[in-house]
Amino acid sequence: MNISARSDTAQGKRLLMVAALKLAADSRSVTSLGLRELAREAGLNPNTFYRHFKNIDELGLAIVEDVAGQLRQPLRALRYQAAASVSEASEVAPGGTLHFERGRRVNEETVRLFFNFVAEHPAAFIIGVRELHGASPALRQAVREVMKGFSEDMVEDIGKLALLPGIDHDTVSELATAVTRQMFQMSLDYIEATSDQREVIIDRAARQMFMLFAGAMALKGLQPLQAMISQPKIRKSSGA
Amino acid sequence: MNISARSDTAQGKRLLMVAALKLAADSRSVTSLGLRELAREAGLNPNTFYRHFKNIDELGLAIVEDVAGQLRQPLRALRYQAAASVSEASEVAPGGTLHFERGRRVNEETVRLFFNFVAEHPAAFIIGVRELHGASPALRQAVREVMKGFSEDMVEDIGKLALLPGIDHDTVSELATAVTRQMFQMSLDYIEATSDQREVIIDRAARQMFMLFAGAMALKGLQPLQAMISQPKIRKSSGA
DNA sequence: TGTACATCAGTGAACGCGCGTTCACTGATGTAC
DNA sequence: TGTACATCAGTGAACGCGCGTTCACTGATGTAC
Repeated sequence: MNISARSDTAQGKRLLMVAALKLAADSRSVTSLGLRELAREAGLNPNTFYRHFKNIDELGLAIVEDVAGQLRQPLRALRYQAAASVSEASEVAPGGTLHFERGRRVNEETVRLFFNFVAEHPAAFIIGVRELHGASPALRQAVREVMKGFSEDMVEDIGKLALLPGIDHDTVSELATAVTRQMFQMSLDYIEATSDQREVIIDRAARQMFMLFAGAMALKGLQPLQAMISQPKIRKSSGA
Repeated sequence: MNISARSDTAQGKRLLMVAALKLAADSRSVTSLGLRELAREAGLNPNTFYRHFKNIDELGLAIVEDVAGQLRQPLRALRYQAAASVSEASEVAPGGTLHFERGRRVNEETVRLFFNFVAEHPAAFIIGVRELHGASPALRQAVREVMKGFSEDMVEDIGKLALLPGIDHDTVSELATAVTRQMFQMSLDYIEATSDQREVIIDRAARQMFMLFAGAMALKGLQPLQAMISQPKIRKSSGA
């Protein structure tokens, strides 16, 4: 019953997962990878594959879980980092537009940090987006769950950081789902882009997110945007 | 030089494309389809494939072009249809909120018609979204071009129908790109959904699009949303 | 501490199969004169 | 109108190859007593 007593590393398994990540990110979809192709890339006997996985789908699921585990916390950390850096800097802002300006800057900073993070983990995002609509139903489902998790994290953080005050929970959820999708799509644009283009992408992404949030605020009971800009207190505000 | 004199149909080619569309929509990606698999589905000799295509990528490109050609005009027609149906119905609306209400209803109606259209051409949308981030660079590029075309159509129609008055052209382009992407993503949700879920998806999609548009209007020079709601005339309005 | 046994990642050879691709051929249709 | 020729979609047999999968084996590590 003592599973991990013998070896903590499970080297071959890791090698196969790394090989799959590399090959899939380069061009192929995970499901279309050959078992021998993987073994070759990993420097192992084709047969070794069966010591760790029943089939390619199982490998794919292991990768998705592994990558998701590596991304989830760092992605949350980005938002707190962005909020913190903006809070410090926004002391100079004039009183009336603070709320509005803070939201704008947290948003932009989060987007920027997100894309930096993407550039450091390209393979993870490439595979994620590709398998989200890929050939394997099992992988599709798994990636969907992961993105749902990211989205729920975002909802929680938006609440804690009071980024969308007065917006009801369902709407925030909806926005988070849309933003998560859009950001994942854009992550591929960013990966492929040259550094000049990357600045444009960051800019566009930030503006789009902000438009969406601004639209949500503006449409909240058809209350004019003016309220969001000048009034720190908003009805139905759910605290800090 | 008279290419089409002999036969207008090119039956075998069509059969292969239809077979590929069916197989790819069912589960696989186009690039991973086998040439013999296609021939089997099409009821042809494997060899016949070479009479029409050099390789699977070429087949894929032919399909993308064909499907894009079939979708482009109908998609534009949807918007005009939506605008027309709303114009008739909105005679009852009170004067002040007409502009705002008209936008909301054109938007919702367009979304609804779009999803109806999706349900009638599921394979086209499944393949489009899948290949957009798929394994083949050539196909990716082709699908991207198609979506860019759809997006440009949308920009033109938004102008002609005066759906986003006072918003500058670049911003409209950006919005159209984002909306096109988002709608294509959601088209897959819609295809998979039961008819109960479909109503929810239409609702959400319409709300999201509208939030984005409302946000764009609201942020236009930080002019409060009030202007959009109550004033039919807006500065820099570019006419009917 | 020593010995006998169990577990398990990894190996290497072998299998049968479906694949992409090539070749030579057919038969229908269009073209030249 | 008739005849000879060119074009071209489709056929059927054959090829060599890489694939997934199985089998029997090895050697290292952990466990029982």
